[in-house]
Amino acid sequence: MRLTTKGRYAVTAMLDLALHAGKGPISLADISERQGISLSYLEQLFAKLRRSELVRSVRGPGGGYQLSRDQVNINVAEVIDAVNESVDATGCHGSGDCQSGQTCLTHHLWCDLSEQIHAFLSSISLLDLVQRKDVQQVAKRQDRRYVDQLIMSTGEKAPADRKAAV
Amino acid sequence: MRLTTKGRYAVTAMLDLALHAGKGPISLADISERQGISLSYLEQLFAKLRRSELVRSVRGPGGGYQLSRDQVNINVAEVIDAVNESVDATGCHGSGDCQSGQTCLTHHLWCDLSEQIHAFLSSISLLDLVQRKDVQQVAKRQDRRYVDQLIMSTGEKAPADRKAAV
DNA sequence: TTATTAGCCGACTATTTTAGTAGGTTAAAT
DNA sequence: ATTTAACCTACTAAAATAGTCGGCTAATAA
Repeated sequence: MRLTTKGRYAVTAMLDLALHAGKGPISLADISERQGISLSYLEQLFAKLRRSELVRSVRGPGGGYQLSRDQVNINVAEVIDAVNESVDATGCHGSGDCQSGQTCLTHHLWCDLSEQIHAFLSSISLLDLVQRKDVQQVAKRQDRRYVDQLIMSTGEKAPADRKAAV
Repeated sequence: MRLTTKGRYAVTAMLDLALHAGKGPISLADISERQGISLSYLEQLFAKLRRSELVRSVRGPGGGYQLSRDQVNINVAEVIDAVNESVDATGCHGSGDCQSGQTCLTHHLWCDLSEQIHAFLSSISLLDLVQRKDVQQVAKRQDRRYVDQLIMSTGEKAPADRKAAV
């Protein structure tokens, strides 16, 4: 099993979508900016999230991504799974042929662990995360930073846009 | 976080030691044979297990490794930790500086997950594993195979050794 | 209608980790 | 004196990670 930046990025990006839901499609450029994830890498991840039908895309200007289901119906385990990071801790992917066709000494232990992790992660929905205090605080900080950055970059050319940007 | 063959091998080897405790030191060659793990690789893993004081070594003929503590006082989390496979699921190793010095959106989620996994794995001792039915069955099968193999290889040269081998 | 936006797609790449191998040295027992 | 088996260092093939780069397409807005 492995849980690396790939899975963490995927969950973080999905949570960003959830936090900014109801404001129309969110562009990957925005997520990249807010979460500090490379745009090209996000594209790869969202290709997989789209194939797993966790998000819907809108092309063209003003386009971006939206959650394809209600926040309460998307859990963390699904998201990690979608980007090919299995939560499975066995070496035989649960088949039990770990040692030349038969189960190894610790097979059942890893099965139990996998079950444990899966149960935990699938019990947490995006809505659960959105409602957490610590998540809301970080989100607030990120949004402030994002708006500031926007004013900095566009403000000099067109100061009148400041209100529109916020 | 990652859990690959390295950590699985370490736990399997430690469990092999536990299962054959009380029969003097167990050589890595025996473990290699029974568990199907390369001898050189086992040497590397046991160097780390020894540094973490989970095993004691005896050099020379008849030598090998023994658990340095009681089976009930060694848990799975320690073993995995000893071979440098952290059970930590955060990207910042718990420090919280995941996104340019500040916590990322999902930091606390990964902290919770890490805690969950650690609690699970550290609640399981080698003794717990030794007492499991499924472990005992696999161990029995492996020991039979091991003895058979021994008879095959030494039996042709000195058939009288058969009883001694068992 | 043309420029821009932003998703879509495939190929390429540097770095790191995994899972070993190879070759030798040292300590203890027969 | 020889064998056993731990101990140690260095090397390596393959895979995965974490990206980058360049170009294409659909939709919108000037």
